[in-house]
Amino acid sequence: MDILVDDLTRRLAQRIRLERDQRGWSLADLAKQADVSKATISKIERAEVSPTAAVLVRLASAFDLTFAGLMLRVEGSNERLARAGKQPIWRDPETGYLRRQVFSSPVHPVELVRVELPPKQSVTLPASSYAHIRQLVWVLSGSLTITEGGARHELASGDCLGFGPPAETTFANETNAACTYVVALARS
Amino acid sequence: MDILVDDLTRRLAQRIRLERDQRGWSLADLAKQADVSKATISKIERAEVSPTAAVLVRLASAFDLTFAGLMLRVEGSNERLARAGKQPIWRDPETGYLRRQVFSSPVHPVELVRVELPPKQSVTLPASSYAHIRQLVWVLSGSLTITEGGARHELASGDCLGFGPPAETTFANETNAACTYVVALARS
DNA sequence: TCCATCTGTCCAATATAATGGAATTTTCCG
DNA sequence: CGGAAAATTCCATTATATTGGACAGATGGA
Repeated sequence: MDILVDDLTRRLAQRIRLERDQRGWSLADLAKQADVSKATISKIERAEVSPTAAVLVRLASAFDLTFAGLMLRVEGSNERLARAGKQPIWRDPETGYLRRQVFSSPVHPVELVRVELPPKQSVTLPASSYAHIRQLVWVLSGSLTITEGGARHELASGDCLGFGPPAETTFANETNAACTYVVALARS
Repeated sequence: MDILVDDLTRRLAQRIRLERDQRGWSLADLAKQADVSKATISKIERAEVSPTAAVLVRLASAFDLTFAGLMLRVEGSNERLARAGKQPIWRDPETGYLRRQVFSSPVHPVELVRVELPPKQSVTLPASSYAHIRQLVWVLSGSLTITEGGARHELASGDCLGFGPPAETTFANETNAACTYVVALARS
């Protein structure tokens, strides 16, 4: 049994179903939005196939998400208690950007992420990553510059910013010390 | 021509090739690491196929990435800013319980609160406090015992618990050191 | 220069994904 | 409770992904 693939297939099934239900869409509704057949979506939601990237990007687009945004939601957990030692960590080798998925669950609307951004580094996320979510960013240490759409914000340690409607957003650490911040978001 | 899919296929091709080259791997090397055939990887890198999720998760794993992490590389946020110095703080004189309202806004559904619970102290909130909200609790330091309805949870530093339906909840610090935790909540 | 090895692409076969429409199940309303 | 409508699943077919091994070209060392 290939646990890596089976786990992914199951999580994808749950997430596609959850996103569809949250929008009050039928299979036919989503099929039309995504230009993918009802039968395919039904098989995906019942974990009967491993869909191609072409199908997934269309589904993500229908949900107003990027492919990466969809997969970030897929890779959360159903458990209510997320132990520190089991929280997924991802590091970008190029920038040193370190991201800890503190809590994410398809059955809970709140999500928490802890990020460490090294000196002089930045990350940019497209507006589509923010569709149907509302987000806060709280700086634990260091300084963070957030450019959201046209608005620029300088956040010092302890400051917290609430985001508005979806817009392309850049997080930049323009100082010589690492910046640590928390992202709290709610899915609508 | 489906631009969304074509663009994704081309970006995937470039990224898989780049990640492989950066590691100095041949097609055979990556095929072995990922348990995917050389021919498949060759076709992916030449944008000749749209790979399945099963294949992509194996490739991501071979590169020591999550699927979402891989896709992030393939692809590229009212007073809305709450300054640390202006965040309301409330201390209970009897228990020493210290609560900082990091972020709260009528026009933003997410709320963040930082709590410091002294040793051997506890707070109990009725179920009605949780109506129409969904909440997470993330322990920054110390240990926290949460009794939610009939369920009891022991949280160590770094652990995070997602709450279920409204129930009377007790937060208790049964240790001899202060406990600091963050509450993230979303209003529905 | 030649040969062995490595690397990437091609090929035919197999496995699986995706589909349109039919069939079945579920839901809702009178 | 029954029937209509909506939603989901099934089916047979087509399209495409994946594969092991063959093949062609590149590379490096004797």
